[in-house]
Amino acid sequence: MKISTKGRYAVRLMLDIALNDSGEPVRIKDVAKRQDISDKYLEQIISILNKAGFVKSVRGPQGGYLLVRKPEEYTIGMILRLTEGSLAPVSCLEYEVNDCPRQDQCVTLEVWKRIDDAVKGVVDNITLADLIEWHHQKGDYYSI
Amino acid sequence: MKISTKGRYAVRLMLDIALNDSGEPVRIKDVAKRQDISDKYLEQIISILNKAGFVKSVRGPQGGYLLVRKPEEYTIGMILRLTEGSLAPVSCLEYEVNDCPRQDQCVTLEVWKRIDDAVKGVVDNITLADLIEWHHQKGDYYSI
DNA sequence: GAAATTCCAATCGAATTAGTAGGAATAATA
DNA sequence: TATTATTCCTACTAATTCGATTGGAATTTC
Repeated sequence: MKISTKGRYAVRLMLDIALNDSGEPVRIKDVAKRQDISDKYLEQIISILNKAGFVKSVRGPQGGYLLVRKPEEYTIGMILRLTEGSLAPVSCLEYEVNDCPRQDQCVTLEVWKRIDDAVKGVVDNITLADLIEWHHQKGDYYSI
Repeated sequence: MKISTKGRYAVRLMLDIALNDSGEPVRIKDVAKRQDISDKYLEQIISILNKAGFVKSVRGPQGGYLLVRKPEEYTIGMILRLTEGSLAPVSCLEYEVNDCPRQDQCVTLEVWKRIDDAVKGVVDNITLADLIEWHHQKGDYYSI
């Protein structure tokens, strides 16, 4: 039941870009340094976010990445699902159609559904904007 | 974010033993047949449940396994944690002490905590007795 | 003593994870 | 125009985990 580094890094990556948005593109190299993550690995992750239209890229020197939308328009669920794939705890909940031959008798399915709903309830109700706010609260607390 | 077959099979295994409890020990071979799971694999899983004292074994012919406690005393969380290991979505939530050097600045930790709490809220509040009840409800529905 | 069961340990192929490595394409700037 | 800084793309890889399979030893009943 782990969230992979890919998903976790993607969230930190998006948050870092949001926090360091000065209008100029944010370089992956800088994010990697700040977040202490391999820049080559971050490149692969940002490429997913880029292709999905979550960020836009500027190539060449002074290049980098910018968020396409406002932070409040990205939920954690969107970012995790894009990078991790489905967040469902079992594969029979991943698609519209459940073709499991045991599903009529399957009582445990109800358990997995409830877990799924609980997770969704969390990740689909937290946005990047929330993370930014929490970050500032932490910052204020530590600067007193 | 998947629950492995080991954990899922363990729940089905416990439920199957509970449903087929006639006072006589329940054989793994029969569970395997009913649940359509490899009996050799189930052996490994029941061994974990046995060592943890969730079931007791009777060796030899007419042997098998029996639940030690009443179904309402087993939560799904107990079974999953035993067989899967921790259900926490990130490893820094697994132990009492979080030794992550970034934890003071880590805003995403709050997200993982909320996911963790949400999952716990589900699995720690469903017992084997609930699954038995749901099973009978399903059975009644399909027999009308 | 034969048969049915649990118990135990080793092995294994496939998939996944978490990256590394190397360089091509692009664009700003000197 | 040459240099340099960046994104972009593809391939590879080492380690781990997953989901078993295999083979047999120990125990107990009949």
